Amino acid sequence: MTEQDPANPANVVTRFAPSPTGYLHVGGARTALFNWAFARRHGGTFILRIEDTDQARSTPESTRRIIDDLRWLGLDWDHGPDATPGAEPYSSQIGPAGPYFQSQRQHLYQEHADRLIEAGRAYRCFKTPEQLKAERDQARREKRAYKYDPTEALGLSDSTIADYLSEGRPSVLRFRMPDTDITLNDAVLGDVTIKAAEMEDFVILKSDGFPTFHLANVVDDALMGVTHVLRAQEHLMNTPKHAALQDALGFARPTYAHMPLIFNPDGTKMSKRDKAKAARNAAKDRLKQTGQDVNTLAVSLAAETAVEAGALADFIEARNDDTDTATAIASAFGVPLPEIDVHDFRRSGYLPAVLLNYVALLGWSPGNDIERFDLDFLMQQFDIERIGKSNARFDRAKLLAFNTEAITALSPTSFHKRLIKHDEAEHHFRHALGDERFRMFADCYRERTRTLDEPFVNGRFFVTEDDALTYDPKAVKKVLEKNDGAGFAVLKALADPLQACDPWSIESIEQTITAYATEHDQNLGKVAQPLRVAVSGSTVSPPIYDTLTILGKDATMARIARCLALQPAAGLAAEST
RNA sequence: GGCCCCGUCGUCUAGUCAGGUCUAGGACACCAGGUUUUCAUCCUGGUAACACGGGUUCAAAUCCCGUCGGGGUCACCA
Repeated sequence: MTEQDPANPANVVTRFAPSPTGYLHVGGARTALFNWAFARRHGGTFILRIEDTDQARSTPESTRRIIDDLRWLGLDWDHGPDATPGAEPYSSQIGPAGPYFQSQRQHLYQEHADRLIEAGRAYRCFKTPEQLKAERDQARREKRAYKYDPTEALGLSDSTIADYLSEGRPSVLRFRMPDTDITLNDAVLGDVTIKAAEMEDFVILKSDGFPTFHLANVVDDALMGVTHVLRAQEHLMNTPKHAALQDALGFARPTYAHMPLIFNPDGTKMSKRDKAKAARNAAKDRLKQTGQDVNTLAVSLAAETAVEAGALADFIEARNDDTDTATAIASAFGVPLPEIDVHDFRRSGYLPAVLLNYVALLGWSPGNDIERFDLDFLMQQFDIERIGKSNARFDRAKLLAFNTEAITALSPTSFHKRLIKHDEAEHHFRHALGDERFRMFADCYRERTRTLDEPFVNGRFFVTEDDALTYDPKAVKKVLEKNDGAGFAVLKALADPLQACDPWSIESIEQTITAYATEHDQNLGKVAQPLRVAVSGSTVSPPIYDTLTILGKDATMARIARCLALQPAAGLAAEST
């Protein structure tokens, strides 16, 4: 009866352990979600642990971003950095096994490393990265499989090691792998055996004294009582190392479940690189168009972004793939970047629940043809047994369809609230329109938008200055100029009646327009389209009555007048065709 | 290249563990038609898959072997 009682699994402990080196990736979001769902399903504990042992790449800013994204997604954790808005995550932490930042747990890793040394399972290695690299290159040239050879390091006498250490020679601590095969019992993949000959002694303490991922991960999982580890399949080959470490340290092995990977639609890996690539292409297109050189472009870009010219030039010439630089360039050029991180989807106007729903379907399915579900459902239904084994491609079209459906199902109030939030973060239309008109704006887009962002892109014309509105030439030609300027004629005829509308409301405008249409025996489309082009500059807008109402009488009349001025002289129009 | 994992419609998947109910179901995409003042919705219908080859069996998408294909991993990154 030493087995865990499945009826009383309150001891389930899972964790999400990101390294703070950027935004939260969608793949990370799925990992977090599954670990969260599994813990919740079993009434267990979900931990957020920050793996910031890479001094060079970890930043506090990334930590904040990740926490912010998790909160936006609606995933909460029981132990870890305090998620209360305004709390300082590094100093305010919750839970009995903290701190939850690996950078603050140095002594624990040191202790366990010492234990391994005492047990003869770890040893110092003074080979430099350069030496190691040379050996690997050599092996490659000889078409041999490279494997670290511990003979030299193991042969060092205690006194030699002491001498080297007192000289200040840099060294790492390596773990002595057992010479037996290791069989993993993966909850998704089943038994996987790795031969002893395939595994080498790996570094557990870097020369800067920080632990590697392997040591820190294993020590923390054990000390925090983690029982189940759901992680991406790219970690599969790390698992024998972790198992060996656990065995050597006398830790129980948690249950591992390795999840399939998520790829781009074209099968390439979904990575931050994709954003850099897209931004770089935009910059290169610009260079081609203008014939500028890189530095000139970098200087002019630096003027309108927060990034300095040198960094921009480096980025464009592919010397770095910095995401913030990519974002800056893309927004300067007005080109979209592929959504990769949770934050990207947030900016694109996806609902957090939809993103989670979609991402859960990548590698997991509840069966029974169920596809739409929420966190509550996952909390009750999620299980490891139904995690798939094969990699998935991320299909934005399907995500968009889910989002469209979810937005349409939102109550007007809920949609309005969310639109305000999105506006505040990204657009500031409400400031320009005022509360009442913004409310109408929200109402008329609710049933015709696929994301929270589209209204602002498609409805740009609502906030443009009347005389700054640009007209789509194709729309002008098709709707206004065609048939000897029939569209212009409609506008001209409608100007006075519209001017006479009082009050300026959907009802009065509708009455005016339908009256005109009936009188002239025209269908509504023939009347609405010229108006639409006149006030919006294009053939697309919300229903025309709503559009005019939100715009207001002054703007409507000004735009009609301005549009009429576009009309070529009657004779010219006839000749030009 | 070594080792490891995977392989059902274009994509995500149900079905595989306990072989027959699968002339393989759903969703997204796509195509056709319809509703609609534009757009976005919405409605109806349709195209479309068990990677290939052997074997086991009365019976295989389901079990076994091989081939091919895809992916992961081979760091003082996590």
